Amino acid sequence: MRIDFHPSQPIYLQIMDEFRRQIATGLLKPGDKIPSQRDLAATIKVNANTVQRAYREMETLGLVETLRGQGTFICQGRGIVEETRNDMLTNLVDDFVRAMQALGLNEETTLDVVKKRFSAMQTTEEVKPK
Amino acid sequence: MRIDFHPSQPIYLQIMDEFRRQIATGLLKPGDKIPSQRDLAATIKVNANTVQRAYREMETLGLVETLRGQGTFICQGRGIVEETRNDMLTNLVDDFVRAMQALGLNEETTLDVVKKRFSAMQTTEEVKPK
Amino acid sequence: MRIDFHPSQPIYLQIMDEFRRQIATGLLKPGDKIPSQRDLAATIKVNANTVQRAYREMETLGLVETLRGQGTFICQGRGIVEETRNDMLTNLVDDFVRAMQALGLNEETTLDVVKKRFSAMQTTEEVKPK
Amino acid sequence: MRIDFHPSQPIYLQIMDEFRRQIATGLLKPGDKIPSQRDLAATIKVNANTVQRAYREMETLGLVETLRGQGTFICQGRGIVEETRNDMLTNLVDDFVRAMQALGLNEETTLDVVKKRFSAMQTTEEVKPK
DNA sequence: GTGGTCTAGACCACA
DNA sequence: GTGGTCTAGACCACT
Repeated sequence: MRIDFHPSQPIYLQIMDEFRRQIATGLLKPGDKIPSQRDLAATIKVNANTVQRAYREMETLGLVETLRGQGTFICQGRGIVEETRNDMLTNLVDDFVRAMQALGLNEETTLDVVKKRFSAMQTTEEVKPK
Repeated sequence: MRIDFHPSQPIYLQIMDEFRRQIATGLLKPGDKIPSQRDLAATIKVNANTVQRAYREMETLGLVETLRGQGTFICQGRGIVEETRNDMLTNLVDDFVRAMQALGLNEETTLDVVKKRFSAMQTTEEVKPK
Repeated sequence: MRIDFHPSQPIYLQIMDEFRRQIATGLLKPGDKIPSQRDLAATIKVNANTVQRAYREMETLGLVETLRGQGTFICQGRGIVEETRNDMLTNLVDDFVRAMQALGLNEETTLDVVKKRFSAMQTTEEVKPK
Repeated sequence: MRIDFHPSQPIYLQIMDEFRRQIATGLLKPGDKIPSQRDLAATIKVNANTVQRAYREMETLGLVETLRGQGTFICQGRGIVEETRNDMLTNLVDDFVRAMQALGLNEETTLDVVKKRFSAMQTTEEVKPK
């Protein structure tokens, strides 16, 4: 997990997003144990409290379940994976389409620029400035 | 202008974005006068200092120009419109494509969901979730 | 507000409960501003982070609303007061009745002991040990 | 015995409470043998250490007696049953009445809601929320 | 001055 | 070893 320490987005949200992504893509399955708060804190070089906050919020969201003294686990609820995936997708696409429309782009031109970007980013993979 | 007071995005940035959008789409043209800080603060129910900060930053960016006693105006610089537009576009599309790839979507499926969203949002205009 | 530092119940939950009680009894009304996190922390001699956690959780519960730089306010939703009151009541009475039944008491005897306790506690008001 | 793994109340206390309840209601009588630590741990799917702690604390309280190689037994002391029963009752009723008063309910209304809950719960027995 | 985030470190309860 | 709570204090963003 890579953390951006120039926090346009708070660290604990970045952690949550990373887990949501892994759940959405099937890297993490219901029932899986996720790293202990301390382990994760150590490996991504972040304070343990920051990790705890991320875990706590994921628990209130019903994404994970915490068992005292045993660890934290992805919730068993059947639809978790699809739900998370759809949630993320809908939000992202929604925001994007809204923004494009606000800029006055219609469907056709939007699809165009997306295509161009896709081609452009295949070569330029690991750039990611800022 | 609608302001979201649950600031995932700071208010002064929301204000700036709104002007950038209006510039990019041609609603505001170089030379146009924008509302006085007090007026705007009053109409969108926001602290005058917040508006002032937005205007100040836009001035630093060279987007607007403030003339003592006369008001604030969109700068005359030739490329302002296109530049702003391209800036916004590139950022948006970039972020979007990156996010889609992180979720494991390829170009084809991405274009697909975008198309679907476009259709879906034509009817549901005024949805404005959080 | 009195805080019990022998924490059978965590401090942040005690704080939440106190606010819920004040909302339920009408001492706090929708729209009311509650003390700033720092003020409250100072007056009840507790760390500011502890207060913040209580406020944050109350926000996710929809009890209060936090406006950046302005303060924290009781939510406007109409039913908040009744809802909170009913929530607390139902939980308390529920747990109590269940416990009484588990101990083998029927309705009559339960009502009896409650009556006795009420009489007994009128005189002994502010005792509240541990 | 049903165990709640979302530990508002520690498991070992839940175990103790269950035994206290059974003693108070006469399901367990002085001299009765209670399950071996291993058996209980296995049947309620809990770590053996947790059961051990519960038994240890009950021994400290003088509720049970452990005989090396023979098992654990309810103590013979005369008043054990009544004492335990009264302890639990007083605590429960005390807390309840205090909470009701804190919510602004007087004796009459309190008795009322208790009556209602009793009627309501006769039908809905196996409700076991959180 | 208000809330938001983060760190460092302590101590506890639990399994 | 695991999570839970709390403290002290720092710095930032916003109004």
